[in-house]
Amino acid sequence: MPELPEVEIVTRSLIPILKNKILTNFWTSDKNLRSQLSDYECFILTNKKVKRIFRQAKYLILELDNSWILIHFGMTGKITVSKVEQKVFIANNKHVHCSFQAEDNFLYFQDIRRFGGLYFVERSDEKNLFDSQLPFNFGIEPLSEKFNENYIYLISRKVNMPIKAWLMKGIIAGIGNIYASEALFRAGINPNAKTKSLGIIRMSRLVNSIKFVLTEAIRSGGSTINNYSNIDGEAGNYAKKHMVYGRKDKFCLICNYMLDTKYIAQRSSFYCKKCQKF
DNA sequence: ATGAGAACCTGTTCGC
DNA sequence: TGCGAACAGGTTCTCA
Ligand SMILES: [Zn+2]
Repeated sequence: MPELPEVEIVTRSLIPILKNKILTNFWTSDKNLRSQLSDYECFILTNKKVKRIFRQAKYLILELDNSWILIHFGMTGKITVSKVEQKVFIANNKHVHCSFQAEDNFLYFQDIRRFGGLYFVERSDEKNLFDSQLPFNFGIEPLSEKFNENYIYLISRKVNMPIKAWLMKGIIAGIGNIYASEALFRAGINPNAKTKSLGIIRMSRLVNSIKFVLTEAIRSGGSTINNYSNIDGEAGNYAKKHMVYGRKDKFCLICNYMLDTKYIAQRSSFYCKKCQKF
């Protein structure tokens, strides 16, 4: 399930493939995604040049002339770069929902569970993508300098939710269940702890832990749980380094105490009662 | 304003 | 061996 590190890896590897390329031959499936490009949008997009490729939150964003394509991977979204013609690829591969040509390559977006989506955004007047009234809650980038203990402390003073539920609300971009769990373990904070009960010292530890696990995950090629792979089809190695996520009925790698498993905000949570304090 | 819960989706795993 | 239930979770939506 792609979170920030996995989307970042895919984005970086797509830069040399897409930069300054003209897009043509848009194709979309008729299955419902969270969002899909309309025929009109495909028409508008045709023959536009890709000027910039970047990631914001969990979105891969292609910047074109006066417009953007945003791609969200949901849980099982995947991009394949291929020389195989569209008719052949689509006939031979399941769950293909969008494709286009970028000069010497074809791109294919596949998504088994269809939690992903494709969005087309046009520039309106002088507004850019990030100050307009778009239906995207991007949240603060956790690897930016603005994301620090003062910021997160200030905005969380009235939050009664468990800290893990709050981390996954999208206020902090790109954090999902895996990295919320891992960062809380590393920070020594119990995921059930009331958010506003955390003081500036512990918030500081949390901020550093979030930055650490995300950076490490990017360096390790991301986390492959079921089917994440980079655009070359290779699995990530970070799942081997998980301290708590997915380790049901296993023992804490630090203190050897049995890990706890519990649903918090509708999501499975793994943590060590001894190492992670309220 | 805050937060709790449902809904979307399908491949895999588990229990009987 | 087979069948159905449970499970996985990012995001948006509804409702208290
Ligand atoms: Zn422990």
